Amino acid sequence: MTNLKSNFLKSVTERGYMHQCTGLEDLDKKATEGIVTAYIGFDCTAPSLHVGSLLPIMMLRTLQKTGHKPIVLMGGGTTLVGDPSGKDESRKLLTEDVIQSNMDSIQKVFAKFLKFGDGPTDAVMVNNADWLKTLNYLEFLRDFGPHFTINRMMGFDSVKLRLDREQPLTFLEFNYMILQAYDFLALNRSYGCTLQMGGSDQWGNIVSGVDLTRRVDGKEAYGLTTPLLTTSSGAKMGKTAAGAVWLNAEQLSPYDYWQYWRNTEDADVGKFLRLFTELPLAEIERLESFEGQEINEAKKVLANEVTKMLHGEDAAKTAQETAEKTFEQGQLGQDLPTVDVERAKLDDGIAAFSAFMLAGLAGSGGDAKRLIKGGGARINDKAVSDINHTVSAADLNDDGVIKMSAGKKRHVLLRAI
RNA sequence: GGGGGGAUGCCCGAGUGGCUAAAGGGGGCGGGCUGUAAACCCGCUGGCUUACGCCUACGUUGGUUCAAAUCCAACUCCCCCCA
Repeated sequence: MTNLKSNFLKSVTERGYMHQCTGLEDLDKKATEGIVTAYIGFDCTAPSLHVGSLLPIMMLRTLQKTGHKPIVLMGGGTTLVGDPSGKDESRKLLTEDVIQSNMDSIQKVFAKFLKFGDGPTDAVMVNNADWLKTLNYLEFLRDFGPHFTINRMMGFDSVKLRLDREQPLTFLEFNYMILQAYDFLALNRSYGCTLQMGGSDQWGNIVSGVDLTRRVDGKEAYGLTTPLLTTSSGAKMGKTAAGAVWLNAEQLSPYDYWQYWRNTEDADVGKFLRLFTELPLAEIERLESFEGQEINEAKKVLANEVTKMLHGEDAAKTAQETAEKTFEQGQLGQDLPTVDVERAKLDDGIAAFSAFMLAGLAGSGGDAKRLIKGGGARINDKAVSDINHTVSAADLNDDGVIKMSAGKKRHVLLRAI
């Protein structure tokens, strides 16, 4: 590799954010000479981003910390169209109301990672609906249509994947990349934005924007992508017992978030420390050199650092204490998910299988019974083998809760009210 | 516009009249091993029921039949080829 000079690109490569980059040397020079303004676009398809977006967010954070200006682009307009990249079938179209409410809910997360404001390197948040919704179709076609050839577009992975799988790709989706390319041009014009970053699945879209900006305005523009993150055993990142790993606390509690990172595979600890924490590289090397059981200490550091950044120091500490009590000392952790139950119901007694449903540890009666039959159900750490075992007020401990466990990792506290 | 093919459980995919809540795989869940890891091994995997059983399910709607995911008709959506 070339010797990079700019702090930004040095960090990006050292930490493992770099997958592909256009015009690396030029970009490096630019980043050494002055402030680079860069953007990443985020979909508004769900009310919260999930860990998959954490990598791009960390890139923006790195960008800002190394003296440059990040733009967070909310895809209020492009989400109306739907990005076909990496999807083997089209998604249901979302209504504007849903997109708007998703966007409102997503925005909060960014303030935790970036400093927003009016200063030269302060972050800015924009919504592409602001310029996409007012586009005039004929004008747009005349101005930009000539710069895209179907021949080329057919070659992009997002398009090829669909065609190869004989899945329909609608004209609507086909236009997504053109709109995203136009975003880049628009941001270049209004903010002097010269760099678009994103996940590796965005490469085609990003390159299109780079080309468009060069062709139409003759301006230099660059693209940089992050690697697609999978765990060492090949699974996609972002799943836990509780479902997707959301960044919003309403969707996933800080405790579950902490647990997600604590359960990182051994082989990924170093990689994740580099990508998702800001610990010095030397410290990371020390942590990842731990072997056997020791590496669990490194995983705790990882979980603490990552949780701290998103949910704050206190939340991280509480999560760690709860986890240690629960898993290392076999006690109750106060931060375990809690479900309220009416006192009167408890006094009457609740059949074990329905108690597990109440606690949210089983999705149906059959599910609960399977759990009990399979030997994975425990109440106050005692195995339950009888479906009709009764849970009652007598099971409440001194703190007024009953600990329900499904398997080794899923624990819920039933609290009498 | 013409011709051909297809739609099955969370996903992929077998099944072409009863033995089918539906093979197999993936995923998920539980157990074992261990370190709250990976890999590996075992079990479970529609709902309601202690259970006998009942209900819902093979694109939609109707029909044939004692009996349909399987046969027929219409409809919807999709794919491919020709124009």
